[in-house]
Amino acid sequence: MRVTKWGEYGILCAIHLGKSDAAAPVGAEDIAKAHQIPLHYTQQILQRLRKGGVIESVRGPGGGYRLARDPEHISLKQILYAAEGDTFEVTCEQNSIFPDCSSNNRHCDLQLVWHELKATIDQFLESKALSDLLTDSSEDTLIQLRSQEAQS
Amino acid sequence: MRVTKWGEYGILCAIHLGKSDAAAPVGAEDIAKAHQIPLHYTQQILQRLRKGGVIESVRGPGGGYRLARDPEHISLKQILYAAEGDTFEVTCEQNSIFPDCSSNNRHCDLQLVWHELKATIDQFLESKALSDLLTDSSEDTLIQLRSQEAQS
DNA sequence: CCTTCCACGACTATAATACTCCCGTAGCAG
DNA sequence: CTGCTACGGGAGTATTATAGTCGTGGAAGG
Repeated sequence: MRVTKWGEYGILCAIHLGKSDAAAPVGAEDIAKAHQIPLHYTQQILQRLRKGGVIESVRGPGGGYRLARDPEHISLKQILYAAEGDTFEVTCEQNSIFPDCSSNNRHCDLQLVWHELKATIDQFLESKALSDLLTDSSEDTLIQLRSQEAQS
Repeated sequence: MRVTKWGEYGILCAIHLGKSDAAAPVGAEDIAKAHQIPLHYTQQILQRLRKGGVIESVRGPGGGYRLARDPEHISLKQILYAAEGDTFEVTCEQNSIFPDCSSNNRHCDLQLVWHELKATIDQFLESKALSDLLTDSSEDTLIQLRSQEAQS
């Protein structure tokens, strides 16, 4: 279980735009160079974000991309949906111990858990706004989380 | 972002063992047939679960697998760790907007978010015991979750 | 000693991800 | 109206992880 580059790059691009002057659009090349992402790949990611309504584009000389709205009103979930297509995919639709799960419309135990997990993930991603990522992160929080992981 | 077959099959196998008589070991073939999983593949999954300490094996005729302990004391997290190797992998270790993130030991903003997400996921998976999956699931809960997803 | 069934590793196929290349088109400047 | 800049978008390739296969060996019981 992991986030793909699409999602990761998508958030990086959004952060970059969030840190830039909102008035002046930023070119794809600038973003690509700053984050070491291949230019053409960056453009594809930016397209996805644009189609997802997270950012908007300005064509012609001096053009580029800017955020569609304030960073406070852009959640990580929206970015990941735009970049990856979804946040968490439930794959259990046809594989189940219970034969009746796939054949007719009843649901199996696994589906319930996966949907609960998806809801948990979505809730977290929705609670995080892009603006939360624009300030420098707290070292302490990270160290604390790391030690929790080490224990388990 | 999704759970792989390793994890899914792993949980299915664990559920199967949990529903069986704890005294008599269950053969790999029985589990494979019941869940429509290829036999050899099932054996691999069961190996992982055994090495992860979730189940134990009995060799020879009449042998098979059984849970290593009560279903109440086996969390989904333990099963997924055994079957998949991890629950959520943070991929951001070397990709960051901040050049100093990878070169020296400072952390970038994305790492913090991913670790928070991982902590959220792990917390959920830890709170779910195998025994929770042995009873028939509540339809209402699932339908409720579904409608939440549809809205967002 | 022979059958059963787990142990283990090497191997192949498929699909998703990650990345590249190329051509088109909107907009601005001279 | 011509030419440059920078987005728009699709086709194609490479790499990797997942998913599934095959074959041999070894422990335990009858």
